[in-house]
Amino acid sequence: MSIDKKKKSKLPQKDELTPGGIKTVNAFISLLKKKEFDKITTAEIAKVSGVNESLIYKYFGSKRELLHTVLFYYTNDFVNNILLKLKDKKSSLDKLRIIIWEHINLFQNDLVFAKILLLEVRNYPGYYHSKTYGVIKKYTMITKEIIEDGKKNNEIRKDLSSWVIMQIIMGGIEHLCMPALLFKKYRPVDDLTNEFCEILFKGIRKGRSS
Amino acid sequence: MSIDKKKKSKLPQKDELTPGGIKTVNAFISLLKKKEFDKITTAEIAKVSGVNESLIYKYFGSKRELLHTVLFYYTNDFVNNILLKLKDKKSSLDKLRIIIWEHINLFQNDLVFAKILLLEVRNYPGYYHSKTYGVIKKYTMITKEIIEDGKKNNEIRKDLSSWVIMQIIMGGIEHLCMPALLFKKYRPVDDLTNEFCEILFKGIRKGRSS
Amino acid sequence: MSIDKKKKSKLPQKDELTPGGIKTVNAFISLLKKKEFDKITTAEIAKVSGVNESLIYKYFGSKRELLHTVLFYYTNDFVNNILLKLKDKKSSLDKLRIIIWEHINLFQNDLVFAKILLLEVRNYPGYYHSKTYGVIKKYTMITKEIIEDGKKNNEIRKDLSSWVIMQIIMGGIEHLCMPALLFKKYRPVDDLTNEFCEILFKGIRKGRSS
Amino acid sequence: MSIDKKKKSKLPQKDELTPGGIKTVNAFISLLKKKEFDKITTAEIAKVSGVNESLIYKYFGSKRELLHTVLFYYTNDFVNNILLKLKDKKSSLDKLRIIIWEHINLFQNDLVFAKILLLEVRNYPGYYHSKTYGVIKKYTMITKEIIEDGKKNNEIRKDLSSWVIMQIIMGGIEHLCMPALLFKKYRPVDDLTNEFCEILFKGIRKGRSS
DNA sequence: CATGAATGAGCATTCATTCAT
DNA sequence: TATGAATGAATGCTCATTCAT
Repeated sequence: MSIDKKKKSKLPQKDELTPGGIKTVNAFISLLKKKEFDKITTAEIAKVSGVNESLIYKYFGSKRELLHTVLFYYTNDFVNNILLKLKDKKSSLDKLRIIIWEHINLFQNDLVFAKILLLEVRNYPGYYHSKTYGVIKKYTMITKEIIEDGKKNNEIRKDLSSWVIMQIIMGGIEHLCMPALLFKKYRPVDDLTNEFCEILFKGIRKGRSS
Repeated sequence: MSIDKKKKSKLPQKDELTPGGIKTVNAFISLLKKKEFDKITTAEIAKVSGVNESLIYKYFGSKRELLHTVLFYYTNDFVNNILLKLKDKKSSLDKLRIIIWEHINLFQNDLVFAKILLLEVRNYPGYYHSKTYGVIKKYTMITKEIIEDGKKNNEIRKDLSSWVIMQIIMGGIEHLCMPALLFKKYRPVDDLTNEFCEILFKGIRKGRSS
Repeated sequence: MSIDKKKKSKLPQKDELTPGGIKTVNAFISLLKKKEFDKITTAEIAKVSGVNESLIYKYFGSKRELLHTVLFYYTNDFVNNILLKLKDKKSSLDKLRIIIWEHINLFQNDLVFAKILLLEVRNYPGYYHSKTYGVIKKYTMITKEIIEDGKKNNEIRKDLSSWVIMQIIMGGIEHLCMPALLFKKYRPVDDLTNEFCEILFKGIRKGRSS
Repeated sequence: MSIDKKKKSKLPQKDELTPGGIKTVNAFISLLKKKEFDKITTAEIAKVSGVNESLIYKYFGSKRELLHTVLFYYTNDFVNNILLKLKDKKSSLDKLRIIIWEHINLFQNDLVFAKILLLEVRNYPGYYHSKTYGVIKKYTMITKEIIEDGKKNNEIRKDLSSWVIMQIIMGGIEHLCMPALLFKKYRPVDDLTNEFCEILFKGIRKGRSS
């Protein structure tokens, strides 16, 4: 899943980035796969991208901003992609299953992104005012709205806090993906999704048995 | 749980470290709580400890060695402490429960240590030849021996691999502690221990029903 | 014989070096005249050259590389200069005399260069893989070929090893120049050349009497 | 030729040095054989000698002073040794031959000493006020007096400057020893001495033929 | 808009030397 | 006298960032 593709198909902001900017971002991502943020030098980015070092500052202001930009594209793309897939689903539980599957899938397949988002970026100064955090926020809000729709549709028990359910979903996914992240032990996305939904839905679904 | 306390109460090597060395170690630990290893400068350690920068090299040889020393004291102390608590226990399953409780307790209470050991140090060059790794190795061996004793005492099924059981214990603990580590969400040590042992012992205990 | 002059007159690579690079090289050479390589600090080079310390690393990679660069320019220039002077000579013995004269002249007039090349650089790690060593190698090969031409032209006895003659020339020159180098006692280049060639040519020239 | 032996047998100042001082000096010399002065650290000297690092300063004041002390013992011993051998010689030319032989012998066999004295120490600040320089001075004076005695005895031409002859001797020896020093190519001391004396004596001896 | 030269603060580490006991 | 802890000035080198054209 390269940035180019994303930018062309989904991001409306695609013309914000010059060709040089795109090259920079891609070089940066490829480096991020090999080493952590702090070990990557701007000289290296310039060399790999073939773009002049100074242009990083013209385009992104700073190395940190470059990181936030990349993170923003990733997250934004992810959320837009989910929004697309949710369209033709009616059931709230089906929608939640989509979200869970996509989220797990992203984390398992895009380790770099997951590692930065889960382990690194939260300690960075300015993260909670970044655009990325805004997208994440939007994503959790969408999830919460789906849960609330589920309540209205009588798919989900009304006595549970939507926010708590949402947090369980987000936290649960993160923990399910940790082994892959830390120990590089992957499990099939379908399996993880099924197991997680089994517990989640049995526990929260409003039905005859409960 | 500061190094001083440890050194005074449990470590026989306490006189290996001069007052300056102790100050250095403590300053280093306090810095480790605020930022990661690579972000800590020797100048900073010197400033916080009040000890001359050069002494880090007299005492520890290098910044990295300082880290390994701290890690060694922590782990060594931890293992000795466990050994002590195991003494008056006869049952192998009781011993395993002690190990699990102490391990979870350490990780939940000593975040710095856990973070370094679980997330950082494994990538450091030289870790697998460090004294710390030696202590960890010893610890896992002790655990394995307890499992093997359990087999002889008819407490544990003989058809299971001791090594696999040991790995499940170590890996399970790590994952149980991840939420605390990553999201600072603690759960009572007793609860975590009970839940883990419930699964582990029901699964591995030799009994009439199986 | 400053680097600037060389670069302007003889080296085709003159545009390889930026103005800052030239300043650095010249400052380095002037320092080399006062103290040995290891005693010269990069800070000092920066101060004397008026160029930022970091640029040494941009230009030359390391302090040692700077040395090798200077050495390379010197040697390369020297060899090119000799090649030029050899052109209009037909006799092999005349050519050898040119080489000997130029070599002695360089060493007597460019003490820094001679000192480094004869006393210091041979102990430096990496010298035998440096470009400078390559140039020196080329220079000795040219000398050997002249000797071999001399054999074909019946100027030089065919029963002598060209390689041995070449070594005698190189070694002899070095020793003739030692007094200037070590005790700053110069003798006229013409005198030294005549004395050396007298011995060398009487010994190796093929004639009626032998 | 170890310092101990020297000190015990010849140096009247032997009680100036404590056992620790002797150990220090010997360690220093052994290190000097492996690397140059500036590359030797006081810590290293302490380690090799088994003597506390601080004591170097108690004994010698500084690292440089230690060097000068060693040099002093070497030179002093050398001169005393020559004085001894000169006693039973009557002829001035025989005496000069002794001096030349011993001097060449020392340089060829004690490369460390020669290298320091010929290539290094002369650049050191304070050398020309050191005790070593005093001994060297004394040595050259003795040589000059022998030459002057030779004139009185009609062994040496009276029309030559004693000082110039002495300089030729000293300079000649140095250059004869250079190949050994720089290129580790030794020639027998007897050969070198004979060749040198042949030239020197044939040139300066007053005889019938001249 | 693009470039590459320039900047300066910083970093881990070394080492001769001095201090305190 | 002997010891080992302490000192502080340096040293080569790195890197994000800015300047000038």
